[in-house]
Amino acid sequence: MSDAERPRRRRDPEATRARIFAAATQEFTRHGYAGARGDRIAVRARCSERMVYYYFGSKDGLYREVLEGVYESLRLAEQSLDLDRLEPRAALIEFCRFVWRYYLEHPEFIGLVNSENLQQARHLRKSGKLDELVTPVVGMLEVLLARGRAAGVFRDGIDANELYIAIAALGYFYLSNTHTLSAVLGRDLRAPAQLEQHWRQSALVVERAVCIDAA
Amino acid sequence: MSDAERPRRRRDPEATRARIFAAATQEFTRHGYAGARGDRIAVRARCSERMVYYYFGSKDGLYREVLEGVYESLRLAEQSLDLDRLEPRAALIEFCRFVWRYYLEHPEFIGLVNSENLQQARHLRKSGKLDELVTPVVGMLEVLLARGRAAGVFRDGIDANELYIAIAALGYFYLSNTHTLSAVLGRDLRAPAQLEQHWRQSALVVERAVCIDAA
Amino acid sequence: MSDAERPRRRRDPEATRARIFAAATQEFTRHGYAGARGDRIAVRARCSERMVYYYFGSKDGLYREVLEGVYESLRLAEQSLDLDRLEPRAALIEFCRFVWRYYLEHPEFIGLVNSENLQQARHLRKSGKLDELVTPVVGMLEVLLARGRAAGVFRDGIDANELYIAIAALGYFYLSNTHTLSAVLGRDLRAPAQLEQHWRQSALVVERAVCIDAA
Amino acid sequence: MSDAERPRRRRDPEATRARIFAAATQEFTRHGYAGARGDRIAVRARCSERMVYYYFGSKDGLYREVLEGVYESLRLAEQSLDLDRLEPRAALIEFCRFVWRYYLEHPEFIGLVNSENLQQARHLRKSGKLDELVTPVVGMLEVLLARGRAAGVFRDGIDANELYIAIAALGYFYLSNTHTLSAVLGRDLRAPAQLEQHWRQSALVVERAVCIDAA
DNA sequence: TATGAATGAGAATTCATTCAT
DNA sequence: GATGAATGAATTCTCATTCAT
Repeated sequence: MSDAERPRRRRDPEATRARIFAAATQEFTRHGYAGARGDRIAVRARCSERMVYYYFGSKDGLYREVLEGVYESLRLAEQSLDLDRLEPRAALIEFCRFVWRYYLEHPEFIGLVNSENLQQARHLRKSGKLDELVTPVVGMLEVLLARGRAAGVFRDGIDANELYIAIAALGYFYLSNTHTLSAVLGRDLRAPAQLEQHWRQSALVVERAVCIDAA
Repeated sequence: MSDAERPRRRRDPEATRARIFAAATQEFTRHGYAGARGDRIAVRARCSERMVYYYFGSKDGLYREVLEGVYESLRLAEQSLDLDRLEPRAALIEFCRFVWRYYLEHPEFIGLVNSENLQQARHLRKSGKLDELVTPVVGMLEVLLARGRAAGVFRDGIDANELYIAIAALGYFYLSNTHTLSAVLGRDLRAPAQLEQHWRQSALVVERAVCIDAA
Repeated sequence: MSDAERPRRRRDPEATRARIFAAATQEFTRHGYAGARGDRIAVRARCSERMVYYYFGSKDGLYREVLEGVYESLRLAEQSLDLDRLEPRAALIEFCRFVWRYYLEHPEFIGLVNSENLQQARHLRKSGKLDELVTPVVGMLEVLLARGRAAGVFRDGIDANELYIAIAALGYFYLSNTHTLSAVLGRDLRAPAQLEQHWRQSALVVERAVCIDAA
Repeated sequence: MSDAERPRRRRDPEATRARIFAAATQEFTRHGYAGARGDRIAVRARCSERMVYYYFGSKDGLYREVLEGVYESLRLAEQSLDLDRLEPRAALIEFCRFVWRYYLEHPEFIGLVNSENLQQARHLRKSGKLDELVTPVVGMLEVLLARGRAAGVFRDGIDANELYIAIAALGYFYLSNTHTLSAVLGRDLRAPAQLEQHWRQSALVVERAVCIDAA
């Protein structure tokens, strides 16, 4: 039964908690840690500000849970990736598409990671779940690179970490900096045509970086 | 005589203003707009908090000036770029190096642009100087791309905007997200060797994307 | 049980709000809008300054409520006036007495209206309750004037608005300007004998203005 | 030579002082003592805020001078009144007209007196010039009343102080409370027709109060 | 489970005023 | 005579959080 279908019970702690969590995610995404306001979260969660503290203890605690949440979601999504069923080049493109799509569809990830970096990853480092958050994709990429190399399609000497960073960078930077870039470049980077173009170009850049004979 | 050496006069408005400006740049870089504190700025500028308002009117006004400042500095640096004296491939690499170095040496640029994007470029859009900030480098890249194409070194169909975004992305993302990436990847991305490696890899990615026969 | 006798409960929001309201009324009466101080209000209301904002949002909001309050109180008092049961001349005098007494016993009305006029009725005009505040007494006076005319006691051609203004003026001016008048005239206008004399003279002035054969 | 004709000298202390004085008068009129702002005075006087202190020492000092100024001006105007040349009834009307006109043409008097009463005449009482400010008009009215009584035109038992207060009240209240009255009565009391009507009615009220056979 | 009341510490900003030239 | 620089003490208002029920 989806959230929408479930009859709204008068007292439904789980639902309240979830609403607060969702509201907080939005709030932290849009305003960062310091700019986030408890009252706005409460309003959006249709509850009293008091409840926020009841369920999450403190702004810090709430932020940490939200932050861990977005990383967990990413990891979950990453785990569902199955690159092995595709031949190397296709798998590489598939991976790029996955990253791009994920960022595009999860502005809360971008917002929170931005906020976190503004604070030198203060909260992330304090998180007890740090080790659970270490991304599995680098491992996947290593396997993929080996496969591609063996098949004679991928170049030698490509570092999985670096490749991951490059792929992430091309998508993340574009989406995270849309606002300033749009202002500075004088065009609307969120226009569908622009998004499409960027995705294509990025994929091409990665392909050329990795594959021996790319278009 | 440098700022530090100059005997501190009691009344030196320019110096006071400059100290406040510098302190504010640091503060906004580290904490973003919402997280920045007026008293910290005053302490670092060795003046009373009151002076901040005397010279800049408001937190908003100060932030805007600082923001405009970092864009102006970037533009100034960009204008000193002279790609025409180099042959295309070298010029391309030179451009990459410039971007990378600039970001590396100007954490305040990264911090402020991050902060600004967290707020949907709220302040940037309000800035009267927006048009002065439009970057000249896309134009430079266009010229360079034409040159390279004519010389048979660069591929066809490379968009200058996209190329600029790609180059910026590879540097900016790495540096802006060092903190979270270090945590998630489990290595210290600020280590000199890592920085060096990333710079090399990025340059290679760009070269392969642009040049017909890249290593 | 009166307010003073009631055991002071720790949590009694209505009482807290009422104390703040009363304290604010006093403060605005004595110092006007600009001169009023939040901390003094808090002290007098025996609560923290914070509570003022908790209940009224802002100095402006508090002032507006207080202002609306004094007009509401006046209107309430006015509505309890029953001039119809008296013959015209007596009713006229009764009305004069009512106005005089009201002003005399409600320095907060005088103070706030003064403050408001100093600010060109800035707040009053912004009040959403403006139409509720339109005074009913002009209507009462119209009825009374018609009755008196019909009875052959009152003169023709007396405008109810003007009559109201005259009656109000004679009382308001005296009380609102006691301080400067006392200084300028060199006598204490608040002395009971002076108050009594003024009331008598004012009533006489009004009677002579309205009645065909006045003493 | 008028202010406008006089060539604006670079250094003209008298002129500067006068500009500040005029600006302050306006500022205190519109905002009262507490609401007045030094910077606004400086802007209007086309000088630096510093000059205000140079010439007048403090906000208090400036206010006191301005306050004394408006009383002095009134006294000066009052002294130019010559009621003796007119027959009693005409002189009475002339006096009423004078008061009404003065208030109408000198909003700064009304504003400052209002402000002063809001503060319980704090500054007026401190003024060393208080005795110089005692109004001469009560004396004039006494003479006039005697004349009128002797001529059989005026009633017996009219107190000069009370008469003065009544005349002042009818004009002052109307003008000082225009803003709130306009709001509460739902008409624009500053409209020329309204002003004219009020002046006529007021004069009539006074005439009826004083003269044995009034219209 | 839920909530309204209450709060202290601190944030931004303002204001009258003085310092140094 | 004139001025820009500087300031301390308020003043309004906000924020995260706890109390009492």
